Amino acid sequence: MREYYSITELTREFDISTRTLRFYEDEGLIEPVRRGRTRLFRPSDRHLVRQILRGKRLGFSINEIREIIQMYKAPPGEVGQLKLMIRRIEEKREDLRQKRRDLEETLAELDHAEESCVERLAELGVNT
Amino acid sequence: MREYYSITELTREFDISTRTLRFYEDEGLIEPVRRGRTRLFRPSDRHLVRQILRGKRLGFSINEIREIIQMYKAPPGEVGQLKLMIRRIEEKREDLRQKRRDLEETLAELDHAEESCVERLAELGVNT
DNA sequence: CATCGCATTGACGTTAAAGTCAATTGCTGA
DNA sequence: TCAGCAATTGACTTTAACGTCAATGCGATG
Repeated sequence: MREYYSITELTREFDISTRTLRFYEDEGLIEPVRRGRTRLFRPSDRHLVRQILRGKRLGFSINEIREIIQMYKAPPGEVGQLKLMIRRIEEKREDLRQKRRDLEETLAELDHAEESCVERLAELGVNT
Repeated sequence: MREYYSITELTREFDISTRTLRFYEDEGLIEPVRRGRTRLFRPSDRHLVRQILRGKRLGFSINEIREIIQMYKAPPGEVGQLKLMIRRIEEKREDLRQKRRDLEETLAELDHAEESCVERLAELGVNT
């Protein structure tokens, strides 16, 4: 495991711009260390970027992604906070289960659409 | 099955604004008929709204949703168009399969996070 | 030492997806 | 007939998530 990644390494690996990484830093999603003014990204930052992009693909906003990332971190020490956290996690999971239903329905409809196309193609293939 | 729905009926059912429905109409996603100037939404429009919102929950843009809706419609008549359509459908399905992987990973991590919280809570519950 | 090229910073611009607001319009019931 | 209320229209505004650009730093290299 490498110790540090440069900003351009990450932009290439994930196909995002430096602006995007700076934006995520401003938003407090990642916290690269500095050598002088230059950002050095640790493996943990790289992993966070992975998680951010995964969240984006699922249609989560930056704020939602921030919340989710909080959940991955060490659990809070206080009982009230713990209970709150558990409730929030459960909410997000329900959110994800809804997305899963949406996803399966969409996939099923696309399956059906493709079948129709293939059938139509077979008809044409036979007739011409 | 009702013949028509008013705009406010749909805004209430789906918890969206009239502005949103007008926007979807401008974007060519739905095509309510008119009685005078008043929009009348048919069951097919209502179903389209369902599909639009499902797409939104999955993080698709309006343009992507427009493409997906096209796929649900009757297959084109021409062979080249049919093959193109099949290819596009396959692309969207791959897109959705990626989302599914992302989703399962996220769910797994949230499961783990919740477990950590529950464990920590058990510790505190025992110790105090 | 000068310059080359990657990095940073700050400011302003852009795009998608609506929100908001004001000025009508048109039906409906008293 | 008229007041009231839902709908429409057009214009302008907003927000998130970056893009773009110009000015500047700075470390290595010839």
